[in-house]
Amino acid sequence: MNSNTANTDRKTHIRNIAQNLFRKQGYAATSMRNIADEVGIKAASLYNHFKNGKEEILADICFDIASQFFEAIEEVKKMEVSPTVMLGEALKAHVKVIMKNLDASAVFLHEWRSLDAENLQKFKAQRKRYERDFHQIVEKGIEGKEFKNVDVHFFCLGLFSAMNWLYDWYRPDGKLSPDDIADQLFHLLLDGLKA
Amino acid sequence: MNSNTANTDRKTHIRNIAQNLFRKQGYAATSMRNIADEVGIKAASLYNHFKNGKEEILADICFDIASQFFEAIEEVKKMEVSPTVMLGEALKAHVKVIMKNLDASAVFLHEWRSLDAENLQKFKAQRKRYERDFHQIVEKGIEGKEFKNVDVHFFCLGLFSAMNWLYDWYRPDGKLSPDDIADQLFHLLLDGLKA
DNA sequence: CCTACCGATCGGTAGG
DNA sequence: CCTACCGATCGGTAGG
Repeated sequence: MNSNTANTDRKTHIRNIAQNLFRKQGYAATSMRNIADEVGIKAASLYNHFKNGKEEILADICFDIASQFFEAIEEVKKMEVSPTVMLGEALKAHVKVIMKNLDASAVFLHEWRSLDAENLQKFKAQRKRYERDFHQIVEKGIEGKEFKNVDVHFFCLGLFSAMNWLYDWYRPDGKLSPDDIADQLFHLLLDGLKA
Repeated sequence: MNSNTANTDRKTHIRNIAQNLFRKQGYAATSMRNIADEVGIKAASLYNHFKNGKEEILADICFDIASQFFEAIEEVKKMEVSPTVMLGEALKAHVKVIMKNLDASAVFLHEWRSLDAENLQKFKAQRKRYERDFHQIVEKGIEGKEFKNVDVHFFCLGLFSAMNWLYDWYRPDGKLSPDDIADQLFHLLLDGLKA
């Protein structure tokens, strides 16, 4: 048990280091020796934790963060609130996951193309499912006349774009909390820029 | 003259192929042999056109598209129109440059980190200047009470995010023209989603 | 634009 | 977790 816990911690530690390097340099430009150096071991030793090598580390990062997005949206879907409120909560939940996992999110968003064929297919299917949850919230809002009759696909794409690039700019030591940021984005989205 | 033109065409042809590969696979994951194969020559021959090698191709792509953004925003700044109209035109101009250079734009947006130290500095300075043009338009709109008193930095970041991820979704054979897309985005931004 | 080649580094394995 | 090592491939150069 103790050794299992220790192994899990070690594996997590390696993943944390890997996702930081993947974020800063990109997946392809980061070598196993590069990761091993930061951990303080030899490259060959990484294969004790990730027997399928580099791609397994990437898959670990991507699917771990994907499951966090899933859990967050599931909580939101349970709420018995109007589409407007629900969209705000979904946005908040999404931004929170990103803000709490800045390195992993960046990898998730930019490096998933490097997954191997099998994982890539699985990844795309999961992402589609997640996007569909957002689509449904917006559709309900349009049906109930809370939202304008916008192109749902177009709107959600813009929404994801704006949300997903926040990490590029967000500084954990800034004055705005994740909630503040999600709130600002949400109100701008609802009411627009026009005075 | 003829040989110069031919050389320019050839160089442009190589760059077009390179930016397509960089977009699809990423800069680090694309080899010189990879590019050469697509062109139909040997890797060593690429160095006749880009004597500083792979990074020079990347720099060419990034700075060419940067200058297109500059030219576009300069035209917009010359207009004697309200901040509202000017923001719409700036948005339209930006989206148009992306739509007309889908491959190059993707490289410009995602792969600039791989520029070497000198080019990286130059690139960041240019980008900052471009962003400042957008900031100024929004600031004028706020001063003139056309826009809400939003956080300019925050707003522009969301705006760029939404604009820049369009290429991820835009299909040249789709029913929406670049102008349609820019218009939709602009009206959503001004008036919001709320019915 | 080519052939021929360089040293460096890659992801990964064998075996302990 | 290590040493030792593999074949493959990398960006780039020499010389024509």
